[in-house]
Amino acid sequence: MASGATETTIHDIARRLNVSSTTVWRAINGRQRVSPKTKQLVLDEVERTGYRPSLVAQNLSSGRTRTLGVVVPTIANSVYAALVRAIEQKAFDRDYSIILCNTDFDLDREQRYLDLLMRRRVEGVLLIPFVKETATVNDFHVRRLVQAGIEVVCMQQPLPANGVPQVAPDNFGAARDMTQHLVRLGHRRIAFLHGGLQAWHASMGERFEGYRAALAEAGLAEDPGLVVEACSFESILAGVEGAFYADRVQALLQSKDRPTAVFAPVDVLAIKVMAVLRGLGMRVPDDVAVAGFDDIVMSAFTDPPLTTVRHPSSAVGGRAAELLFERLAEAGGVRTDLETPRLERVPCELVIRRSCGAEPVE
Amino acid sequence: MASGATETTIHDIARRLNVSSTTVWRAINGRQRVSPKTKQLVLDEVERTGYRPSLVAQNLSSGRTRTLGVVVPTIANSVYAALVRAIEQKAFDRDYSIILCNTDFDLDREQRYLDLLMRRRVEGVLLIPFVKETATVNDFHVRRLVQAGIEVVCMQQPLPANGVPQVAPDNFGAARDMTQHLVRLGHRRIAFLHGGLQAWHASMGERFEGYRAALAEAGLAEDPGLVVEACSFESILAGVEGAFYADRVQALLQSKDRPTAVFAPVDVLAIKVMAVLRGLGMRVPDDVAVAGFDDIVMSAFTDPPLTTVRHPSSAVGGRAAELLFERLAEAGGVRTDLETPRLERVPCELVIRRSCGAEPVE
DNA sequence: ATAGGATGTGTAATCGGTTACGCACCGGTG
DNA sequence: CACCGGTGCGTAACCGATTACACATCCTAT
Repeated sequence: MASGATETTIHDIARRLNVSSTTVWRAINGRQRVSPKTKQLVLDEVERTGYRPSLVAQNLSSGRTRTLGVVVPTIANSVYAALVRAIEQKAFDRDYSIILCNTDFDLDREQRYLDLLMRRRVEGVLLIPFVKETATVNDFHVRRLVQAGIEVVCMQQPLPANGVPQVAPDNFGAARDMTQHLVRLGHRRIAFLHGGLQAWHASMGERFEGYRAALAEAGLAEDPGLVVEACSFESILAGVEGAFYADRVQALLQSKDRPTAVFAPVDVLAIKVMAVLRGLGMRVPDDVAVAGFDDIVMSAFTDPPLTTVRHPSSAVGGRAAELLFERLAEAGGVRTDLETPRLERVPCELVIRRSCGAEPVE
Repeated sequence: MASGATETTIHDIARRLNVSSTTVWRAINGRQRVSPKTKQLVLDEVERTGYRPSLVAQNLSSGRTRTLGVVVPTIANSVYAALVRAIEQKAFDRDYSIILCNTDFDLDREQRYLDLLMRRRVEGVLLIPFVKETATVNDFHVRRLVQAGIEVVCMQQPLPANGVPQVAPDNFGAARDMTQHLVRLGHRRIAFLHGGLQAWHASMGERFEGYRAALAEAGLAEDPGLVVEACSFESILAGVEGAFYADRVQALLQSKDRPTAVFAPVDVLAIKVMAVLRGLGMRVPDDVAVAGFDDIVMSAFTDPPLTTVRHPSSAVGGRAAELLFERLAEAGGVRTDLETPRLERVPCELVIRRSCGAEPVE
């Protein structure tokens, strides 16, 4: 027994009124018949004592916890914060609570949290899986969740099909749109900067494919020299400093065949590129246009403000939550878990600012 | 009964092994004697079935939920996000989970969440109370929590003593430091911009007092004309656009007795002031120095970068969590609830950038 | 007058762990 | 040989809400 004033229980009410707790329950929940006077007596006593049914007990006896786990790398990143915010909103509307789990880009932490969420018998988990080199490890834990009857929806990082529905930004479409935008502005030599094109980190690869598709559509040849790994994978994940390959970027920007536009599909990277350009005495967008991806807060305040793709983090979170609730609602029906797992794409919006030149006259 | 595969219970294990569930419990928890062979049998079976004790059931029978409620205006604000992050870290270390509650500057939402947290029997609540005009309403709900034996620690907004420990930034000291910094840089006419000096919103008032104290210490007279309400209260809370009184700020900056420095103790406000100055063709810091408060993300990226006070949000969150756990640990001892409620202050750090001129040579 | 239905309420079991209590058996001591 | 403490384990109750089932009343219809 913990400390503190013990809460009044349904039995306390019953005892004081000389009725059974069942009667009290019926009066409160109004789902079975009680005589009007008894009902009134009970409600008065409830009011008087400020009785509130314990959700802990309800959870146990009903088998439903009305709780969701939300597992993200870190809430300190504004993109993830917006995503969590959207989820919390949907959950609140449906009287669900969310347990916040920051994995801090640590696989061990992620696993411990997933285990905890299982033990807490959450009804669902919204997960931004930490992908690194291989998704096998999370996959194992995700599978355990699913087997335990917990609905899981993955977000953000398209994973190899693991039987779980996923919601992710339309990286391909957005990158293609941005590249097309640059083409429309007259650019013919457009560089693509990345942080490693590992197969297991799909987002970056998808953006790259979008870039390539736009080039192809515009009839432009791909120049391998314009595709540069400009920072380490880690620095993209966490926005960490340090692993930026300034030399390569400088070399690119000073080569005789230098690009007239640089698409760095992560804002932190794009901003660093602008710094390099400033260092080289080159102007943005006059000498080189720069485009980013994510629309982090500072992107609106760089000099010049960064043209970028708005990461639809709210929409991703909101849609993922909806999807989860849909599945929760239809659970009990025939679970067609064998169906092809869905991967929903959320469209992204271009944010045209000044780092790529004048706003195009559409 | 919810859908999904029903989890194995301690009774399942017991039945399969032909022992009592008590024995299984003892083998798992190792807190009472069991014969080595029985213990091994049980542990093997646990391993085999992947049994994990239900925290829902444990919560009910132990009366402890190992859960905290964290109630903040909105996680989308980076200052609050950092605070929540710090809390989550401390909670994770102690095997506690946190339920995230965004009140969205809505008193009704705050109350509904506090009620929910009570019903969920959380052990503690970390709350950034929404203060507006009167704190009476939250006070009522906070009191209910305390009466229910839930530990509450308020953060961020110094409240009139309500018997609950509080952790807040040292607004007074920080504002004094910043003002002194401006004085050291040679400024004699330092304006103070605010968003209303309502008594019920203590932070702003404390910063104002810090400003006044520094002036007094420097032997400078206060000029009421230099103290201007530059935006609405709401716009400060949420960083909302629109309620910025540009005309007043312009008038101040163009008056013949115009200030040489402006202390706008909220970064969003300071940044708007810089925009006004740019509009007037005045340079920062050459014509007018500008200082802010909070060190929001964009403050490092304004032109010039903003000199400001770093809001110690992580420290506030972390300290509040520690305080909560301390109280949780000592609960059961003699609760001296009648003691003077503590209000802890967390020191803030000046972030000297370029909006106030050269870094002072200390 | 009496069967049949609606009505109001209580009893006891259940959800999954936890725990007070007690019992049987062991070896050792007086 | 009787007694005692330690050991290993089971029974049953409990946490607080929920629910299947049953049992009295009372009203109505035949």
